[in-house]
Amino acid sequence: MDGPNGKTVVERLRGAFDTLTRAERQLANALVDNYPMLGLESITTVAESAGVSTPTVVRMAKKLGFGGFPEMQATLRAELQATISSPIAKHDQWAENALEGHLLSRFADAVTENIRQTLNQIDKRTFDAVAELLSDQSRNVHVVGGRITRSMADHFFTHMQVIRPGVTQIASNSNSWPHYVLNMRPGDILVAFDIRRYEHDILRLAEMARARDVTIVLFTDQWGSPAARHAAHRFHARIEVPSAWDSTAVILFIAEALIAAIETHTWETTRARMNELEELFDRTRLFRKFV
Amino acid sequence: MDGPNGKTVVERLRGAFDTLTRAERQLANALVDNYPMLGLESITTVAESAGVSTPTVVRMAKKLGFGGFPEMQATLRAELQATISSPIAKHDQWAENALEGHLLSRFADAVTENIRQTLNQIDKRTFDAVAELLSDQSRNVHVVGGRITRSMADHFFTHMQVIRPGVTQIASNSNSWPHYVLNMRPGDILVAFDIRRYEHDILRLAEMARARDVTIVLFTDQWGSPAARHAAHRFHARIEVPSAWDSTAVILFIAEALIAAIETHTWETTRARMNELEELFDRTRLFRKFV
DNA sequence: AAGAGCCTGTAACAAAAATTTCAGAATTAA
DNA sequence: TTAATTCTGAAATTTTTGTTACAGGCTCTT
Repeated sequence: MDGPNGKTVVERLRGAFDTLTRAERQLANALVDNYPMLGLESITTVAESAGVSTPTVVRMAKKLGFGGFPEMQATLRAELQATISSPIAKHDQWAENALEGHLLSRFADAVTENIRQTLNQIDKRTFDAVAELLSDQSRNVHVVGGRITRSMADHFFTHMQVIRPGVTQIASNSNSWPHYVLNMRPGDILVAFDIRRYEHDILRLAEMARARDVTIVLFTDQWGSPAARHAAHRFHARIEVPSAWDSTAVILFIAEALIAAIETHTWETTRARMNELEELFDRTRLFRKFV
Repeated sequence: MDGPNGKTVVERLRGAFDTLTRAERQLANALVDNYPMLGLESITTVAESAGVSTPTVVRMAKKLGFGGFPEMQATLRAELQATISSPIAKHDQWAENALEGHLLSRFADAVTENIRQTLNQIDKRTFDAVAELLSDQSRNVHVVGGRITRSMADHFFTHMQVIRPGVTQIASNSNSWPHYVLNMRPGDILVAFDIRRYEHDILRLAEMARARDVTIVLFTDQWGSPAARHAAHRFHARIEVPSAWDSTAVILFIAEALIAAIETHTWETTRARMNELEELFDRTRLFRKFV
């Protein structure tokens, strides 16, 4: 696993990063980004991938304490060998050694595994059906979230609002929810986010919405919110991580993927809206470009 | 994962074994025994390790359907790459669901890869230092986000508010930001979220905060917000996905991991606060338990 | 603005890898 | 045993990779 000085290549790249020059940093970043595979290619390929010249590669290898490029490459192979022979070659093992066992990498493991499991359970047709449903601009969309999931709902709303008209965000104060129900028409869609601990108010809202022939799309956890029984479509995400809290990262992931799908469906309209939005930004100078 | 004929190198070695000559079998066995690492060495090393001549290696590679030794080696690299970098794509092959090529799985791949790359670049010490900083209850914490990242800031705030006292969420309307700056004291912390397109207002806020000796923790993308120069600590997340938008899932992931870390630091206080919160919930019946 | 000092890529060069040629060894068939 | 056939590696050759020298360019002083 270790090179000449008992350090892995990625450790050295990071350790010496400050002493590297512009082109060398560019190279170091490329190597770390595609660690360790890029380093196993020929020096020519490495240089081209990183957008630097081959001498830069040699110079950096020497700066890191290797005799030359082939020596660095041999070290990489040795690391790879060591890792490959360990039971499960999980991707995080490529991360810096020091991270091993660190909360951050355990968290990453959990989230990656959550994504995998969640994906395994999602029905592709549900996803496609929901994307199509939400692309139908004759239906209004109402978005609601609970105490923790409110920010997911907010994120989803922010994007949907750009993509299409007729999207409402339901305020977090549940006292005012009846007012929103008043505006729901048959055929409308209620997108609800509810994970444990499930909120009674969301169940009530779902009941009321359903009574008005509103189609409900629910983002929930693997156990399922009580509102699930009123939902026409459900996404069950895995949310457990090494923390006292659950992780909503996977829910966000599905929501973002859904946004991407809807966007594709409604691309003509969406593009026009996005352009218009850009113009408005420019005109109001609310947001300035950074060049 | 696949070579010219859609088969892995081992599969071909096994499949063609019968048609191989004595020296070639010797070589094939050596390659399989040390699969796949031996194949990544130079042709000379491979030949020596297997106890055959280099021409034998070339001949066998051609017999297996490769153009030459480098082509076989490139195939090996690609296999290895696929094995280590895409647990999900790999999983898809077994899953009945046949999500392959579906937007959802491409999205999942992108996010997983983003997590991996981001993790590769995060310095463990930065993470630990920030966790400790935010655990210091003598410092007030101010949280702010931009147009898109507002919901990340919101999520972070929601959790932090439970964990410790002295946390403020800065409203999204930037007109009122000076009011918030007024309340910032030296030693306070500003947690800012800013991804492209970077917002000028956040840069201004960071300037003002820094002038008051506030420590800035910045969540940004790989390119880095202009506010980065004022930040004491920065987290650079990868945010690119197959969509017109960027994905903030990785940012959320880091934020959640950070929350878990802070929670561990301040566990005594936090547990008390969480219990108290439970009681308040029960008493107000604002949120009911679902059993 | 001039000059020192450092970066960086081009280009020439050296080294090694990969391929091909070919002669002799091993094997097989008669 | 001998001749035909196939296999194999030494050696020559070609191709590619890796290294070095060097000059233009950039930045930072003065």
